[in-house]
Amino acid sequence: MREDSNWFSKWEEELPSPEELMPLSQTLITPDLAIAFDIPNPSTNHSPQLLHQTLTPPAPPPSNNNNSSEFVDSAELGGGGGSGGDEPARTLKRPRLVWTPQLHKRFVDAVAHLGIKNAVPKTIMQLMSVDGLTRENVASHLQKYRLYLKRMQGISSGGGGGGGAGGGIGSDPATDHLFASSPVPAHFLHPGGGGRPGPDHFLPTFVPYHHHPPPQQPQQQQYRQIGHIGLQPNGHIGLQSNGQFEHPFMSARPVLHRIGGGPVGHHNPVVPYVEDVESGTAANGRKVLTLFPTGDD
DNA sequence: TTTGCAATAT
DNA sequence: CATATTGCAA
Repeated sequence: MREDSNWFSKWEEELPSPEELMPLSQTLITPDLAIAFDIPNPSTNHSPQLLHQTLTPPAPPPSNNNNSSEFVDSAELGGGGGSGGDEPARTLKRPRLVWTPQLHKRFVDAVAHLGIKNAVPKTIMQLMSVDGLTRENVASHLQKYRLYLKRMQGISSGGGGGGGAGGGIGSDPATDHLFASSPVPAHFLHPGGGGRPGPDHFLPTFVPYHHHPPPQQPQQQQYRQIGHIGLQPNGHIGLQSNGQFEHPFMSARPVLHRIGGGPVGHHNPVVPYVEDVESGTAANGRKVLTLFPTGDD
């Protein structure tokens, strides 16, 4: 009498296989956070199954001991009155997230699997399993993404992405670039659609390793952090997916986009076009956190 | 509470 | 310019 059992069965069938989700678990680490880790002891403890780490939100000013003088960022942020100069309260500013095509791909994938209906920032964020990603990050991007879709729906009825959108109508030089690189799965068109709420693709909640009924527990977020963070002496943050991918080259390399930095005596000679350089450094000296997935696609 | 979106700031 | 942030409305 209930279609519940119906869609339920299908749900499992349509469920993205672990492999499908595997690539969907990336670990984005915020630089401060990574540094804060100070490289955990890769000794005892090697549970490839569930690695639980109590999130460590506060990122204390790391002793940036890198070659040459790196900006010393420490006390700042308006002062606030000098009340007790304690640690950087929770007003730490995160680096700007650089949405790389791959990261965006993940974003689109998540949205595609969630369905426009359930594609809300929180869910997307959880489904992406990208450590460091915040709801605001996704929300902000989601906003832009929606605008992009809207723009395309209005002009191109189906063309849209198609991959190389390079000259399609509706591709505003401002919005495409990133979005146009992503093969919009289906027509993320209006949900209403045919008059009956038909779940596009379901995926009530994140999908753990074991297929289980929707643990609709109001449990707060707590599933994240899967992977190993390694800090390279180079100042680069190497991130190893706890999964099966382990390529020294494919380590996610998040770069910080430091804002409010201080004395930035930076001088970046404009990077030519390499895949491995202090990318992102704008002429201003802003650092960015770039995500690099484990070579997907 | 979260979400969506315009405006705004950097 | 790309994001982040904010303010306000469901």
